[in-house]
Amino acid sequence: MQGEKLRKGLWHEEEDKQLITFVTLLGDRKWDYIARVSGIKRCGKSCRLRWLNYLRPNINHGDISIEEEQIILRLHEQWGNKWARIARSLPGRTDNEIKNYCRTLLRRKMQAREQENFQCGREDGKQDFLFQKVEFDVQTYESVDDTSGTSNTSLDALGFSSSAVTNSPYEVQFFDWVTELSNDQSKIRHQGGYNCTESSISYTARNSDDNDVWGWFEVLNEEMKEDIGVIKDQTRAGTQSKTNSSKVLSENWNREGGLKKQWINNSKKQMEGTHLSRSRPIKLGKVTKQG
DNA sequence: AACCTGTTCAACCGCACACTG
DNA sequence: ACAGTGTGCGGTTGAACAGGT
Repeated sequence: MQGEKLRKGLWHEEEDKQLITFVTLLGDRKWDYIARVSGIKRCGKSCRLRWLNYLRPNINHGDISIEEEQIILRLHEQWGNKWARIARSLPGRTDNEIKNYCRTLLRRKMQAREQENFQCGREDGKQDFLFQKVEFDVQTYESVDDTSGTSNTSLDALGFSSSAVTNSPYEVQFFDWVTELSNDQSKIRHQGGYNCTESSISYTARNSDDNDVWGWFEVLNEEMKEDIGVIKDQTRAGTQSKTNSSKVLSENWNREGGLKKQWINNSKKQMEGTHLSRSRPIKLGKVTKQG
């Protein structure tokens, strides 16, 4: 046996059967010993990993649920990359699985950010303080009652109360719209996150099929741009309150044939019949100024 | 159908720590 | 105290797969 080359790569069914047999007989310790006596041409470390991540009883091989995702995001925020520790809070899940899942989530988040910066970046590469991007974190997740389709999301839950974006009236308006969309549209069962920059606003949600969906619009309306400019100046000067800002903007936002209505209609149309992979979020709608 | 590209996830690797003699 | 061995953990890799062209 000595000097015989150890196998690497994916495990075969036969190897799995062998490993299960010997772990049942000898226990899930002494992995080098198990590897030697079982005849599996793998190192002990590899046997241990295969057992822990795939073969051991009570492993949950199903998709990670919304509830589990919330826990993962919350604990990751709390503990950082302590995958094993996070996994202990989720019975049947492995550190490897959580690590992969989290990395995918974070990468998506980063890509969305890069795309937005590319679309809307200032010349100096910085975002205006009034329209700075809101981090997409677990705080922005709120359960929606599946039977009633209603959401209990609040501004505080979205993290408005403690950040500079509290003063961004477009974001307040956008939030109102999101709430309305969720209440009005039973297809959305989970609030997601949204981002707001100087020239675009995007929103992520999860529909009843557990698919991620998202959409955005670009602020191409000249009136809105002017409003933004005025409010930014007023806010900097400390002469504009959030309430007044919202009032000024709401007329434009809600006006007949306005962007809000266009976007909702567009999104509704495109969301119907959508069955896409969760890992491939789709762009639901893009509204530009009507001619 | 073939190719390309992006994503997922199982597995590997290196390091640190614990245990044992 | 020390060396050898076992185990746990987090970062990284690459095969397999899916979707697009």
